[in-house]
Amino acid sequence: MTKLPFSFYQNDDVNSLAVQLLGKQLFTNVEGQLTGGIIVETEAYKGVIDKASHAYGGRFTNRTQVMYAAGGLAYVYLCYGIHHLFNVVTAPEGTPHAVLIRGLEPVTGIDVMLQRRNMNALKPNLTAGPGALAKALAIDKVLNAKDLQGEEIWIADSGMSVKPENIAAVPRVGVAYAEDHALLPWRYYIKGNKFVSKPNT
DNA sequence: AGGGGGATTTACT
DNA sequence: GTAAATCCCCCTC
Repeated sequence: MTKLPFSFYQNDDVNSLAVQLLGKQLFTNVEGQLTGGIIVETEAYKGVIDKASHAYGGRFTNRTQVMYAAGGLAYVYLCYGIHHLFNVVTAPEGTPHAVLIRGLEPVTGIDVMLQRRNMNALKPNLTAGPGALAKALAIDKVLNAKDLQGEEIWIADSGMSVKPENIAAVPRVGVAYAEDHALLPWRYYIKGNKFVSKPNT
């Protein structure tokens, strides 16, 4: 199992990259605990042209500056004051594209993840949903801007390939106002996987 | 310097 | 099904 190389993240086609991330494995090694799993749901954020992106319109702030860096970094931020959301920064330097990781199928350190989530048995909601999986992997803002080829958090290629017919591509929710971008399928997930955050049909 | 909003989750009715 | 929790960031005054 090898970590994805720097070059993988330089693709400026963020939709293509969001698809390629399905089936890859995300790991964290914090507090001496190794945890990780298979990425089963992603969502593409097209930087400057995406109204839902923090970098929409070229906004450049303390928080968003990491999105403008060359791909291969983590972008972690706090939502609703409670939940940490983990994104993969992609595209060459200057292009603030990112991929939100929304669902993970647990593989490594499941007992540790259960503890962090205060759960006793493995259920889909352990890591289904961006806030939930971040908590299970102990991802917080400390990991913001970390190199995804580092020792604390990384993404590896397990060699698993997901067939195109097993990948669902659906429009994002609540973007009906976004003109011709409204119907673009920016949310991707592995069909039938229990760790996808929502049916979202 | 202050206030509104957010890529969500959980619990309760 | 609906509502509350909760804090950091960004825009405006």
